[in-house]
Amino acid sequence: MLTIGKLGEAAGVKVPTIRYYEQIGMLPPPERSQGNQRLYTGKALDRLTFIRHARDLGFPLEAIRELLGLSDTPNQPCAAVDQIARRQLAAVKARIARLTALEAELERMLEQCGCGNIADCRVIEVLGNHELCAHDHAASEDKA
Amino acid sequence: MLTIGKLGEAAGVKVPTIRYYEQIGMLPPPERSQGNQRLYTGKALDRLTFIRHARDLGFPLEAIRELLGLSDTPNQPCAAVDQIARRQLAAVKARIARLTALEAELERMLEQCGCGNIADCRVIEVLGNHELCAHDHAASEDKA
DNA sequence: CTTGAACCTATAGCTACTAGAGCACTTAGG
DNA sequence: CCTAAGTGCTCTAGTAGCTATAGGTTCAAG
Repeated sequence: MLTIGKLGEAAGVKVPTIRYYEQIGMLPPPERSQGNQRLYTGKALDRLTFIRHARDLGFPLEAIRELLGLSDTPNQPCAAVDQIARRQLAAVKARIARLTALEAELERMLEQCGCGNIADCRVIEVLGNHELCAHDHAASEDKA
Repeated sequence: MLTIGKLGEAAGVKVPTIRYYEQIGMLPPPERSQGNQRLYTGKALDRLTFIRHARDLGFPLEAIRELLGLSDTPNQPCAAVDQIARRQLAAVKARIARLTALEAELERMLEQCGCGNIADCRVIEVLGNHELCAHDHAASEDKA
């Protein structure tokens, strides 16, 4: 039986995050000690490790919830699992594409700046006038 | 003089967002009509366009606030502007690097999945066990 | 004059946590 | 046995950058 601190250490998750996961139903409420402290089993550690890893791979909590549900039905075909992973991969690819465009635009801006006065700073100028942009980076979602 | 709707249309920013920007001090409170409706000048449009564009390039609002402050002092050297842009570029590069690692990991996971039962689904297995990963994608910040 | 679109304020919600206040419990040393 | 440090508890509020909703007012066209 693990205290919340040990569990967090073992899974690489901060203690408040574990309580948060419990609160939103990602982790089942564990047993409590006589003094009302949470006591976790190895199963809880597995589940939390799974969550942590999926989070590291960028899966949103909702997707992880689905994956956890699916992993409880081992005899089903894994097409649904695949689909979630593919969706995530597509999201990652889209973000990379967008960020690469931003990177190019930022580099162009910086190269062109002669670093004189702000009055003729290329960075400020470009920001004020989209026409000066090489690409159309104006898509929404995934700012930064 | 533009109403908030026209302003939003012209700058490509939604109306509630404009009001939000005013609330947090990114835009000065404009004049009001007799009926208490906001009336904007061309200057406000310039400022909002600047904000919009910088947001599209991923600058956080705090950085944009700095840039707007700097653009009001045109006779200063633009080193400070450059520094903000460079910081943003570095952040974008870091995100791209991280996302590229995630992309590789997700692709590896999906390739290896024979798409049979969930019981032997590679995706579920990898998520449960970090040891099966090729890279160390466990850095924090910028999930997804 | 009436209708409908566009405006107003205020509040709450979104993701995924993180930080803080103010307590209770647990454990190792004396 | 006692005490102090460390860990745990609950609850609330805050982060970024909006978005949505409710319930009301104003404006422009017909």
